[in-house]
Amino acid sequence: MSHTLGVRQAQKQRTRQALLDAALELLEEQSLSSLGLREVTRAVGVAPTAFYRHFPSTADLGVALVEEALGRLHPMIRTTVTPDGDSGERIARAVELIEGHVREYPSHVRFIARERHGGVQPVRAAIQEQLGRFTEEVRAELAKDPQSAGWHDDDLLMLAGLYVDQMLITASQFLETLDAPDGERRRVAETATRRLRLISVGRRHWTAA
Amino acid sequence: MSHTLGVRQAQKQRTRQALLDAALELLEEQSLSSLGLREVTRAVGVAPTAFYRHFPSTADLGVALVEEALGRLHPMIRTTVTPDGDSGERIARAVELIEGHVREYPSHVRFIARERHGGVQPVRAAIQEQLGRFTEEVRAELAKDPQSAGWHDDDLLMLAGLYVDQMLITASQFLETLDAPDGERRRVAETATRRLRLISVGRRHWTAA
DNA sequence: AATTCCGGAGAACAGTTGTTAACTGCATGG
DNA sequence: CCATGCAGTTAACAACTGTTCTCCGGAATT
Repeated sequence: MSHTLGVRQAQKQRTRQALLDAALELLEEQSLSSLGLREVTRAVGVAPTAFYRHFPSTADLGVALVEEALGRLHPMIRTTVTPDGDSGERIARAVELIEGHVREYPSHVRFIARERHGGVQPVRAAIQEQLGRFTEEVRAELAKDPQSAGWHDDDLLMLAGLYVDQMLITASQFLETLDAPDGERRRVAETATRRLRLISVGRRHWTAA
Repeated sequence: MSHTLGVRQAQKQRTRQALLDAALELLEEQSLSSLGLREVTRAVGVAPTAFYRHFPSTADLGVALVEEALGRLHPMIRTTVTPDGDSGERIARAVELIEGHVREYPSHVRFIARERHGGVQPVRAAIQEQLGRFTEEVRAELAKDPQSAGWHDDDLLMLAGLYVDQMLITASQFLETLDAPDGERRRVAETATRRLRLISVGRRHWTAA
């Protein structure tokens, strides 16, 4: 079934990935709406017109980047919220996982944070869609937790959204500490942990009115 | 004391404001990092070179917009968190206030949400600074509340940050419902209310360990 | 009343942008 | 082995960008 794709398509996907990588790097210091197609091809070392063989416009390049940054993140999210261990352990695990992800894929995180409210509508929509899926998956995971007994589905969705937003905020705060002294990073981790803890307390004492 | 400034400076501030207004409108469909100086002057009906009489670059224009959007918002924030009435009333009041502000200054809200993580560093810094001031002011207000007895200052700051971030999230969600059916807007208000309520519950049962 | 100041206009610059068309060379499928 | 397909190239286009320098007219100052 895994049809090893020919020399031709392989090379195509290679330059496509090179375009994505170059764009992601250029986007560290600007927004997608100011990213020029020539700028990207120049960085890759390819003719401007070659761009069109892969993307109709830079907006579509952006949508592809959303897939790359968030598409394969769903399993990780799922296992993070899964009800293993006590509340404190789960929170610590989640914060560490976020910190690790930011350290490993900083430009992905930056791109998502930047373009979530950015100037390119299709990209905003793609991000919203992915985040919506995250929220739904978190809700489903929360529903499994015995702690959620008696909770309305609306409230579970509310809580899931709160978690997802908090995840993004934390990630973007870690991002800002990437080339800062270690103490800053510790402080962000500490504050994020306490935020989650407070939400956790609220959750425990929530009355499903 | 109110020295009515001469015809000259009055006219200058007029075109300056016109530049700000035009920029804000153009920024509804793009990011600051792609906003051209000529684009702005063209919209105002003024020569490109006139721009330099007011701002060294579009980045500085952006910083000025941050002041305009957030600078005069501090009193409002302060009174929102002030401990009057019971928790439910305060939450309802806050959500209504956010909704009203978004309806009145949608482009301000959009600009802040967009450029908070945008591609122009000085603007990001200006926004961060204003939000930091908000957080500190909220912390100070929370400290007055008898409910905060025994709270560490760190925890109060954590809670204040949580409120400020939640405020921004809610504002940006209202923004997306601006030209949507009324039901959507009601749903956003409802979810925001419940989020705040959950935080409120967490706050009430917080143990200042 | 004479002089300085200064917001804005005008023209020109080198460099950039997205998009088009027609091409070349090579992997692919018959 | 030959014909087709197609990723990438080359050249050219009109339009646009930020920035400089020189100038103008009228308010502000003396």
